[in-house]
Order: sequence, then C-alpha cells, then structure tokens
Amino acid sequence: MLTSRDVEAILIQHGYRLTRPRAAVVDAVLKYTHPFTAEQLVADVGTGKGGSIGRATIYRTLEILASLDVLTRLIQPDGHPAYICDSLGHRHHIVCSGCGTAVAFTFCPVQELVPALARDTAFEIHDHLLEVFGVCPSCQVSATSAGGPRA
Amino acid sequence: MLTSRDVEAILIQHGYRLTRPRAAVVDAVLKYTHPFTAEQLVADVGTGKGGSIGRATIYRTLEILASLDVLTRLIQPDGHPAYICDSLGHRHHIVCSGCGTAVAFTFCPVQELVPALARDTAFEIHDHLLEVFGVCPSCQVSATSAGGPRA
DNA sequence: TCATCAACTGATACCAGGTGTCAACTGGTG
DNA sequence: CACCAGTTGACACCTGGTATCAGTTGATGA
Ligand SMILES: [Mn+2]
Ligand SMILES: [Mn+2]
Ligand SMILES: [Zn+2]
Ligand SMILES: [Zn+2]
Repeated sequence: MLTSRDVEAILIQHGYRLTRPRAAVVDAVLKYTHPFTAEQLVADVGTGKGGSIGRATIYRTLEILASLDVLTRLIQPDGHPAYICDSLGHRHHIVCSGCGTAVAFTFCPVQELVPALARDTAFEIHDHLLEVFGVCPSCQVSATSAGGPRA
Repeated sequence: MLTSRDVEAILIQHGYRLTRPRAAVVDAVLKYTHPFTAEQLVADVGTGKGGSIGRATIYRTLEILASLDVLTRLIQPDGHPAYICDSLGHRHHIVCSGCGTAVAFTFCPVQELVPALARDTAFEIHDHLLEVFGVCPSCQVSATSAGGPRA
C-alpha cells in the first residue's frame, strides 16, 4: 500500500514540485478504494466543492501520477476512463458493470503475443489496453432482487 | 468482404427498417478502409456536409451496426472510439498511433484466461476490450523525416 | 532568512463528442 | 392506399476535457 509520503517522494524524485494542490490530490486519490473518474475528484476537491483546486490542476495531476505509474488509468464498461491506485507495476483489471468495482490481475496475456504480432504486422508495438468486464459477486446477488449498488 | 446488400439483409433480419438514411450510412461505412469516427461520418454524410443525415441518426445507426457485429468498435490511441468494418466475428486490432491504420488479428489471448479469472475473482465475465498500439511500417519511415500521414 | 524565477495554479472561455426530446415523416404491412 | 410503429433530424443541452495566461508559490542558493 502506497502512502502520501511515498507518492510525494516519487514526485520530487522526478523533478516535480511538491505543491499544496498536488499534495491534496494525492491525499484524496489514496483514499479511494474503487476506481474514480477525474470529474469525481473535481467534485470532491474541486473549487467550491469540498476543496479549492482547479479542474485543470486535477486533470494535470492525474496525468502526472499515471505517467509515474502511481495510478493506473483503466476504462470503464461505459467507455470512460477512470483511475485506480492499487500498487506499482503493469496490471490489468476486471471491472464490474454494476458498481464499478475493479479487481486487478498481474498476468498479462498480451506480452507473449507481442513478438508474433510485431513480426506478422511489421508494426512497432508500444503499448496495449486490456480491460475485462463482468459482474462482481455482490452485484450478481442484487441482480436477482433490486438494481446493483453504485459505490 | 461485406456488401451493402448483405448488411441490408442483416438489418431486416433483425427487425430493423430499411430506411433511406440507414442505407446511406451503410454505403458510406463500407467505403472506408481505415477506422473512422462517428464525427468523420457526420462530416461525410451529415446534414449540410456531403449528405443530409442527422447527427443522431448517424450515431444510432453506428450503434446498431456494431450490435449486429457488422462494425467493430475499437479504441484509438487517443482513447476515442472508432469503427471498422473488416468482417464478422470476434477480433482485435493493432492501431497505428501515427495514422490510425488498424490491422486486425483474430487470436484472442483473453479467451483462455477467462475461466481462471472467473474462478479467482468470482466475477461473472461478460466482455473484454483489447487494443494494441504501435507505429505502422510507413509511419516508422516518416518518423525519421517528416511527421506521419493522417489518412 | 530572503530574493529570485521557473514551475505551477486556477479562472475563464472554449471545444468536441455525444445525448434527450419530440413533432414530422415513412417503410412495410394488410 | 390507409395506417401506424419505427424512424428521422433539428435543436437544445450536457459532460468531459483543453488552451490561455495573469498571478502565485516552492525550491534554491546567497
Ligand atoms: Mn498488459
Ligand atoms: Mn478478445
Ligand atoms: Zn459490482
Ligand atoms: Zn501509421
């Protein structure tokens, strides 16, 4: 589990200034257990709302944190991006279409496919995107009774 | 290779009416060789532009065609969706970050992963999303000289 | 401790892509 | 050819995201 201190160290280590807004975003980000969207964060710490951080700063900071691998950007079933902070390193997620809960997995089936793809297509492969969608256990139960939760 | 007639038959087969706008969208769609966005199609056959079809109709028709597996919806390197019509069936694409060109591949490395994921996470798995990003051969060359093409 | 200044911020305005509405229209059927 | 559910498209609207830029501030070193 990453702490605010850890993340702050990482920021400094990469030449970023440790600013008040940045620290606040980091703190907020680490509190989420589920994937969250940029707009959710805007609602939580954005100007006028809970905090006083500009929309642009929030978007910028998320980008930085993702580039430093502190956050993983994933794609929700609705196609919109979200962020999650589980831990460092390459991973993918299985995301619940009902409640948004994500579970990470570290085995990447694409990696072993890359050489063959590169050879067959002559593409220079740089990146990939993999999301698995489904319904989590608790949403499976609520599907039989009411509509699933959303938090 | 799918023809307009084929697609029209598929539409009717699924209880959709064969309307003038729908046919025009189908025709336009089949002419693309590269992935295209909804807005691109709006520019091509949208009201006032080349044609006279409303934005809403275009978006609706694309959704229908994707649901019928006539089109595959893929995600571009910039994160925005695009459509491509190669042929029917489950496939994924490797997309060029330079020019948007996509090459399909039919081998899906996720399929064999699903049982283990379902067992480990207790999720009910419904779908997945896989895109591979890179640079196509022709954009690799132009990278050394000018900026890559865009068509 | 303080002066300096590049990095950073956030208000504002803007934009693209996409959706909801609803009166008018039309393909297909009998 | 009358009928009407399915469909259309103009329009208003919304969300998520970006560009700009004058003002602010964290880090550095004197
Ligand atoms: Mn991977
Ligand atoms: Mn697949
Ligand atoms: Zn769930
Ligand atoms: Zn290319």
